[in-house]
Amino acid sequence: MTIRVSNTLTGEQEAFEPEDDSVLLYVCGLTTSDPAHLGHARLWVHADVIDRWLSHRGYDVRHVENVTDVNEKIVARVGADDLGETEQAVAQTYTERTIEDMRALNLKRAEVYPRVSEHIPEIIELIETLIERGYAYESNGSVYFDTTRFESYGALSNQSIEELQAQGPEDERAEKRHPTDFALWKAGGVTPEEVESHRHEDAHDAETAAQTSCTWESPWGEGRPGWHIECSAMSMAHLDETIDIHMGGQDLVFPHHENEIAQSEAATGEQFARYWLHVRLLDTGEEKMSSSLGNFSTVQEAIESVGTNSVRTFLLSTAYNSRQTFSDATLHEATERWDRLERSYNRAVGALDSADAIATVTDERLRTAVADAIAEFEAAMDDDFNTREALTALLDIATAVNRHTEDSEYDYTGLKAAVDAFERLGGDVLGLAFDTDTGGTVTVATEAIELVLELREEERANGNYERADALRDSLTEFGVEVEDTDDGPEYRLPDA
RNA sequence: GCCAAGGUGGCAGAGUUCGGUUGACGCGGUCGCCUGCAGAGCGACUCUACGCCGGUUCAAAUCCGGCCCUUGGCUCCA
Repeated sequence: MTIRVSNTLTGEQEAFEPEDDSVLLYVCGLTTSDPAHLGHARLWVHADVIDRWLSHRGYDVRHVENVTDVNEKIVARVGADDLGETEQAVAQTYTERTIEDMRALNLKRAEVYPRVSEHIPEIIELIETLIERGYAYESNGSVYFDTTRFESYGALSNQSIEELQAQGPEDERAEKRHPTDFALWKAGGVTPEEVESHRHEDAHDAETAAQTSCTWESPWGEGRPGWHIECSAMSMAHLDETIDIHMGGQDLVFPHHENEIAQSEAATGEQFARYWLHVRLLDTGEEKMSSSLGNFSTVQEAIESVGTNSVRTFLLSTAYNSRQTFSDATLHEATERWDRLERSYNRAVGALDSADAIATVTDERLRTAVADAIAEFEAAMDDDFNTREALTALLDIATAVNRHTEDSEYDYTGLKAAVDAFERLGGDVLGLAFDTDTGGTVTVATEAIELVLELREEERANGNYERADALRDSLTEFGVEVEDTDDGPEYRLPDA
């Protein structure tokens, strides 16, 4: 049961071998400057499933996911769209929305979601250590990391420092010794205008010029932390100097993670993270994924549209280390996959609870199919968390169950195994909620639906099919799927 | 320019690490069974797929060489 993972550090897939049964996992979660879109959700959900699988395999996972609430991107939003007049206010708004999104995605809660604004002392302390050890220098009230002092700089992203020296923004070069040096601490604050002019020429016309970003006192004067130091500080503060897995989006490999490694290892002399897993990006084919695209770009919209389970199924339909395409067609496919799974699950549960489930009936085809599928699921997850294959295994169970229930007598043991597999692997590991019948409002709705169905049955019995169809159509409009079976009508509630 | 990842059937997307089970699974489409109808489900079909050209081999999507193309990063970005 060796688990294999793709390690960006080595560029190869290798056996995952933590030092003991505990796994320290750090995920570069989100900068709270915009509503989270499906790309963010992709990282979260894959990190969530990796956490769940490692736990399933017996590891004690300590999962930390950061919330970057101090950042120029946030400052850029100050004064826009009534988000607030300060960096904290904007960050607060989006931190709350982010947490809501995470809850809605049915993510297992991380051990802690540390925020940058709460870790300024740790950050300052880390910078002081770097200065003491000669890896950082002060310049004009700012502090920079001297990349030429860190020998393996560029190792993660496979870039030579010589190549990199030629690049970098001109305006920052003046204060730095080398173009590749990066800020650990930046003197003073920044205004939205400064950020915007740095990013776009014709950005929003904020009139709040007086508003500035957050600043803190430091040994180098008033200022704010640089772009990468927070992850090093928080990873060490909440986990350890060396952790097992550091995750993030592929776009963070350089410079973010490269810089994290440099500053962390320079400060501690220890390896920062053993395995670097990067979730590849979500693209939309031709168009770029952006909030201006509309439709399902935000997590909230996607969930409102097709439900949590379909969104998760979609995100897990492509392995984390492969690029994924988002489109109406691919999302539709995912909803169909989820629907098939859920229908089959309900079918299995219904059969199991019926009088036709008989202890002495044996369907070898069902039993071996379920056993094979479980083995396939486990092998797929062990093989670099191949969620696509894992989902396939679940769908194989669905097919086996559907075939089996074509008969009139059911193999109790076989169906029980199938239901358990759905709940244990699909539910606990992939985080798909098969059981949606919870809550008082659902109960009331259920009764109302059943009443309508009773009426429809009466109409059908009397041959009033037009009337019966109208009743069914009205339920369909509310998202209630009606399905006539030999045992009478059944229905499925909308997923949300 | 530098770095990285890819090019598989109408779409999407596994398989490539350790060459030789199923053209995975699903979506879409067609037909049949079932059914008052629809849906779901089952069955069958739809496709002699692996960017191009060579090479190694009994055998290559999978290994080697060359070429073409796409995308991403190199500036904040999951």
